[in-house]
Amino acid sequence: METLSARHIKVLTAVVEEYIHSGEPVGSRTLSRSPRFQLSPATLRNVMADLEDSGFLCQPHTSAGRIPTDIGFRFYVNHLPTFAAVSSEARLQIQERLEVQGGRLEEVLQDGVLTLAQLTPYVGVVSLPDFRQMVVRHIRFVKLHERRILAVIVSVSGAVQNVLFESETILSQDQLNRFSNYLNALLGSLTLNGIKRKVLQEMASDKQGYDELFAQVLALSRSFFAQDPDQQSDVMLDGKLNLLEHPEFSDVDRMKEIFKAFEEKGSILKILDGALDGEPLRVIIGAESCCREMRHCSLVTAEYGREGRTLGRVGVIGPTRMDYSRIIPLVNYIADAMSRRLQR
Amino acid sequence: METLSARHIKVLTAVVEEYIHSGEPVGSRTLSRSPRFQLSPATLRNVMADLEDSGFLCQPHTSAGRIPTDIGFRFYVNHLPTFAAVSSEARLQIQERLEVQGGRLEEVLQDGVLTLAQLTPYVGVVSLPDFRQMVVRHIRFVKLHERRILAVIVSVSGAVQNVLFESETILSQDQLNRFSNYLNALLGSLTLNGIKRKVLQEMASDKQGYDELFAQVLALSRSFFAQDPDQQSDVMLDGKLNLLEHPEFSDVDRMKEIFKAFEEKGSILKILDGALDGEPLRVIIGAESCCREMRHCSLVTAEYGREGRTLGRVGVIGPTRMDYSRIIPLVNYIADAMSRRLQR
DNA sequence: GTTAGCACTCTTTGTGGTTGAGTGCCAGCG
DNA sequence: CGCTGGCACTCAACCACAAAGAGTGCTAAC
Repeated sequence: METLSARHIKVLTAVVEEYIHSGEPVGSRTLSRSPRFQLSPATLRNVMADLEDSGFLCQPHTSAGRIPTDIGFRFYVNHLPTFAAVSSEARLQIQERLEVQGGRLEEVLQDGVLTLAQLTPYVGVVSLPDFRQMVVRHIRFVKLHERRILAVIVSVSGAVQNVLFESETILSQDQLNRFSNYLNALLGSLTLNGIKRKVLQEMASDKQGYDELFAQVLALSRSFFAQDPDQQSDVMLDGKLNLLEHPEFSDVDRMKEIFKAFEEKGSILKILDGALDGEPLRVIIGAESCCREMRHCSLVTAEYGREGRTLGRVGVIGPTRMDYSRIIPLVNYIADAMSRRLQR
Repeated sequence: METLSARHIKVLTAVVEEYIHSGEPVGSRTLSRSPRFQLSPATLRNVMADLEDSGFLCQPHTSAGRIPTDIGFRFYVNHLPTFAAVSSEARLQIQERLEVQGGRLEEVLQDGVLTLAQLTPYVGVVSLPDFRQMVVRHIRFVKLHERRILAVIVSVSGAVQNVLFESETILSQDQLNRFSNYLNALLGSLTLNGIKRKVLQEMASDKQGYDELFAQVLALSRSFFAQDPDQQSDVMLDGKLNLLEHPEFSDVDRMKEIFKAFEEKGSILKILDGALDGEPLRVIIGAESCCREMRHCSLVTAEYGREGRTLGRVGVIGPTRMDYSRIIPLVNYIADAMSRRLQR
């Protein structure tokens, strides 16, 4: 709304920090005891009343202190004065767990959420990249039975995907091997979708004079891509139990809601990748997620990727009363560590 | 303990059933109102006092009704008079979801727990077979990078497993293809462990006169098996949220415990496969699981398998106050349906 | 062996009073 | 004009106490 005076900002910040710290509604008296204010409770009350009118604070009931609204938290986060540096213990643990050699993509992601779940009292979350968007390093076909074929796709970042499909004709494993070799030779840092596009183009151009092999590879690829994978991207969560420690979730119904959102991961995924418009760091506070079940939660997420290419987002889910000044740098740091490890 | 009179059994059964139904401690008055008894509350009180002395019932506090102990439930289950037939709606849903064609092992298991979670107010659970015990249909090696190799193992039941390992020497994809072919030709309904044993035997016998190929295959296999998969068997759960609906879990601490057990699936797995001595159906009540976190839960599980070979167990986890007479036939039925589907 | 009656126990529910934290508002002060 | 102290008011939380209700064990009588 209207711009806030320096004093209003100072009071709002103090209320938010105190609330993050204590979890209790904060009153004018508590605030005035703090050394950062030389003001009487009465004065602070006036300021707080203003902040309530503007929508930054609210009262659970008439005779209680104030707690920040989502808008209050939003203002606080946007004007965060200082970020806490990532603690040295955290650094150490991240180093041990994340800065090791290699590993498949899934392992890296798993380590990421695990670390977050251990270093914070919140839930670690990461979105798995849509494997159709991943740059393919290898494709290999394995004959299972008759026309039933298993495609094994390995991405440059080390993700392995199995896709079952049926070919139009019966092919021998030897033929499949040759097809695999052919396709792999063709692969020049293309995504699966890129390959699909290329295959479709080639087929559309329909120029004669294909060699036999090429025609067959095209046919097989078509069957493969026809089987449009319902197997879309996914999210991994860890540390759900952490949430149970927070007083705001001792209410069973509230908890139930959130765990419901966790169980059907679709909504989480939508929030995570919702506007993948390249913000490296994003903070979503309470109702901003537009997901009813998550209206009491905040998300802090950062992009991770490989060679400048964004693969997904990693971060934490916690109560809106989250220690943003510590979490934001931490999430950034871990996203970086993951990206660095994926570089290899 | 001492044998129970017919009347004692009848009263115990009535208490258990009433408690399963209402969730409240049941008193002598409630019982005497039931048409199955023509007895006064006082008489029933005497009988119930006996049952408490023998350990089948207990009182939450002095002036409350009785609730069955684990022992009481155990007796009830062992002497279950009648099983409820699987309802026709349930049959229908199982048919739709489970009696479809094919699918990979993982899909069948997923469908199984999903169905259980939907048909019961409890948690569906299934143990994934140890893939080293599964009969292998295919092995294929994919060269990833230098000595880094991906083994893709397909079992007869349709499970696909990827295992990463490093070979001792650098091999080309062509060589790997030949090795794959060689091994697959050798495979006559052997489990992975069986293959391992065979390979080790061959190497031990160390007879000269191998052809080159065979020697190389052996070397590769050894590297493969050396990487002993930490990737042991696992469990799948579905419908955890169902538990939250039961009054016995409205206590946050109790819930926390159970969800902790769910998160680290190891303990569940231990209970499930704990004594895989071929009981087709098993009921584990409360503390019988010997798992602290699960002491307020019961498990009803049945074996599923393929061609007479047990692959794992499927069933439900719920409060000890579980509707055994309905659940036991249902679990049996679903285990059967899964086994039948896996037969293909 | 069964039952009715009775005294007893213990949880649950409700009521009323007290306390304490916090508020809004107002008048006075620098 | 901004700040402060004072005051009346509100409301949740706590406690004590009473009453109700459910259920028991025991005993005496049928």
